[in-house]
Amino acid sequence: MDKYDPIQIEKKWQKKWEEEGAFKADDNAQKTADGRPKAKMFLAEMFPYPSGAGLHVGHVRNFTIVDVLTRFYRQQEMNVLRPFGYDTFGLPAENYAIKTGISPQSATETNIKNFRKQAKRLGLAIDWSREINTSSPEYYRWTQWCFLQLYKKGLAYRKESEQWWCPVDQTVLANEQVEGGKCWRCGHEVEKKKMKQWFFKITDYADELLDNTDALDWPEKIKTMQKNWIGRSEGAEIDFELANQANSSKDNKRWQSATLFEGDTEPGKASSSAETPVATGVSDAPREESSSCQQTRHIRVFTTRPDTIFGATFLVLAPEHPMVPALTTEDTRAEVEAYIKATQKKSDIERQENKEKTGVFTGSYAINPATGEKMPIWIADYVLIGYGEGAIMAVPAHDERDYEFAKKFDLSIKVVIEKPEDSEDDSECYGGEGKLVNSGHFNGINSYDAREQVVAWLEEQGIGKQKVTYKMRDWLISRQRYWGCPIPIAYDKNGEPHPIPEDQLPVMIPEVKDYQPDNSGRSALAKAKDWLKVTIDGEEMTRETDTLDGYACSSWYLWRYTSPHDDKAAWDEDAIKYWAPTDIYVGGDHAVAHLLYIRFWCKFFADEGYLPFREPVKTLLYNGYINAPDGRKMSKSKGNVIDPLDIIESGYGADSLRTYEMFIGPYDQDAAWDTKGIGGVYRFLNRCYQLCFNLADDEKNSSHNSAIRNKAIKKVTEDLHRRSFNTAVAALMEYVNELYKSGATHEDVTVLAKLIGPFAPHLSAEMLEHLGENDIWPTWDEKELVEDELEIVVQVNGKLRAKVKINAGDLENQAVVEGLALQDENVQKFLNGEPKKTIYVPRAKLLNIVA
RNA sequence: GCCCAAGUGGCGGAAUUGGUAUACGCGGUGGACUUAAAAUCCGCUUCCUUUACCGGAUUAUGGGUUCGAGUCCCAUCUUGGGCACCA
Repeated sequence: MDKYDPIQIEKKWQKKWEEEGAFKADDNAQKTADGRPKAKMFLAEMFPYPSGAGLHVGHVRNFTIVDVLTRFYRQQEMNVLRPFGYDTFGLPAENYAIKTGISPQSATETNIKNFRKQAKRLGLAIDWSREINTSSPEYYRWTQWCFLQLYKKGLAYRKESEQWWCPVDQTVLANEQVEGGKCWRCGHEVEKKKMKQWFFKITDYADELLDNTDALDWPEKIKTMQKNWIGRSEGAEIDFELANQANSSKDNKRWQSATLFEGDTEPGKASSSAETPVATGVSDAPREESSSCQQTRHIRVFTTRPDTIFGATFLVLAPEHPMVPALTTEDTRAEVEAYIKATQKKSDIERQENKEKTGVFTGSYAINPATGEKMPIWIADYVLIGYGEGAIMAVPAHDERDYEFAKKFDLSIKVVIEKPEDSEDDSECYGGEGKLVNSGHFNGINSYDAREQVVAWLEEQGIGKQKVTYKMRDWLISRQRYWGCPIPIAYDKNGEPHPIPEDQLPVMIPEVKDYQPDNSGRSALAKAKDWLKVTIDGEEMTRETDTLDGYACSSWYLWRYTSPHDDKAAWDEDAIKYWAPTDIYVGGDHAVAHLLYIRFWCKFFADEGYLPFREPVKTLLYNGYINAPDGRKMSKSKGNVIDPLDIIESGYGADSLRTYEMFIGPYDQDAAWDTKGIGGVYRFLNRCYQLCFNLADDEKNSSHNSAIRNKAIKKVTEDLHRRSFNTAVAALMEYVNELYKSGATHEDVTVLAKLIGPFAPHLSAEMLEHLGENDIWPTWDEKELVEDELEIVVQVNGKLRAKVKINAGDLENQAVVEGLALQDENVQKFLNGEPKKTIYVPRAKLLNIVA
């Protein structure tokens, strides 16, 4: 056998691993060969959606990163849990079913088989006894159990409101699934639709999610995105009293009962109620109609700049604000009504694109509590109904948007913050900090300090208080689709929801013939007439036909991995304690949605006593994409997709593919595929093979390569620890090149075989078998790294002019080094006389002579 | 518009603490082996000058700090990503 044949070698070892049931994680901590207790390590990739197209090169990169680390830790004798699973609910399977009539259950099964086969063909060190699948009843039974726990605590609730609706996918979407006004799946522009929907109250955890973010060992990019998404703003809510108005009360009554904006009356709801703790205040939970607006003579606003209250010259309400009808006077009614209608027609995309300020005057006034001045009340679409109170106090002198608005409609502008003299900001509108002016007894106070003092004054007057507001909304989890986890709820005759008792779980997905959702906004589950009926406590009820957002199913799967076949609990108490939280989680997607949801569920189940930790993932690695050779994204329509199985079967083998994808560049950067590049990696592995089977020379003594061997061990080990996979491969290539020059001993090749194990596990196993050695990770000896003779770089005025050789023992002896350097002809030529000073850095093996 | 990251040969990229810039691979090129090709092996390959040595220039651009800067500081340009009327 003198030719490297990866296909045969890989087949052999994959069969062996399959038969042995290799890579099983042990729920009890084991001891190493030399008696130390094994440390546990729990790694996972973001489990894939098994599409009909099979694995693509992006999966391979993602899985290989986890596999390299898995094998590295295994070789270091750690107890490693590296499971695998499939995120199988979702629209593609359902759309496929609508088109072909093949059930999602059966299509999913086919796809899983294919994915499993392909993953095994990559030689992944997976504990296959822990495979999970979110659409299997054994799994979704516990997803439903999780839902019920949230429901019991009031964190799963139902509310009617305007929601994002994708007309193509015929379902509602969570805010996290709307990207730039478009559906994350099909890219179609989303619409607003008013529906009664289920939500998870993630906003209850807004503060903790935000406050814990900084401490995570996650990429800064992801942490920033999450913080921006939560979007906490600290400020104040302030009530502005209405000025007396000669409104006809008859008209007001008629307007109040008008139904321009049915249902979605968020601003009124956004203030506190019994159900919603004041501290979070952003929940979309149903609650009593607030007393602050409709019955009283106040308008409540939210501001982050209470210090500028003396500069507030007008109020602006969102057109959808429930008080607008009451505020509108006879003369302005036609205009206001027209403006509201125009706003309703505009899509959110249009509202975002056109930032030219528009608005109309309602005809009413409020009183500025600080100045006593009358403030006109306007409506404008630059004020958003869904944030804060849906109303603002406009301070045109110190807010860019208010300034634009005031300029356009000729409203008064009053400066109350003095721009510092050194400020480079020369625009008329100043948004920065400074001393207060024109602000009564607050004059002279720095604006930053004034925030607190003004709030204290407002509180004294009983017209305002400190307030924290968030951009994050509650998580909409209803989906009007068939292929999802049924929500375990049923409705009685009065339409009141009741939880399905836990002993009746799982609520199975019924089989249907027609998967098409109906036009009424109900999923195909509504067509399973028998399934719809359920009896709870002797009462006949009708099942919920919405299914759960797929993200709910993936919010707890990491914990399921610790006891995947448990039929008594979602996860076993002892197993979770031993394995979780996940040490290293690797993915390249879902920066806010999934990665925020798992943190939310973790905190909730920790509060319920089911988890002994509050963050689910210690270290997150976020890998980059692999693009087509032309640098564009791979896609079927562009015809530039590289199929990893083609690469493997064309003769390169899985080891070459794996190693190439680790060598292509830093794991967290995007990279462009280069089919030629994999040839270079194949040549490298072939050279490893040749060294082992044809070139190794046992006659030579093993010490002559000691320095390069120890250097290679050190470099590869340290690079793997800092996840610099590409340079680890480069170091292995260098090592092989050196062994080709110097000749390799049994020990040299053994070390090589062990070090390539994480990248090219099949070849590694083949070589180690031939050598008769185990795969335990080698260690290096610092003493062996020191060479007898050292080369010192000599610079004159910072420019390289010579290199001198010294004995290793003289490294710290500056006089010797200097003496040798000054004898050098080239150094003398550039020195031209006596040196002014010399700088010697033994660590860098560098001498700089300043002339 | 705001925030963040990055810019190094023909290409992917390396340089871990401020210390030999261009490791490793691709591509190119010369040679060995071969009837020939492939495969394999051995050289060369940042640019300019040079047969060669020597030398000069160079990490997007312009400044600065330092004995010494790809790395630190300031400004500018370009690319990528995120947010985008969030009061």
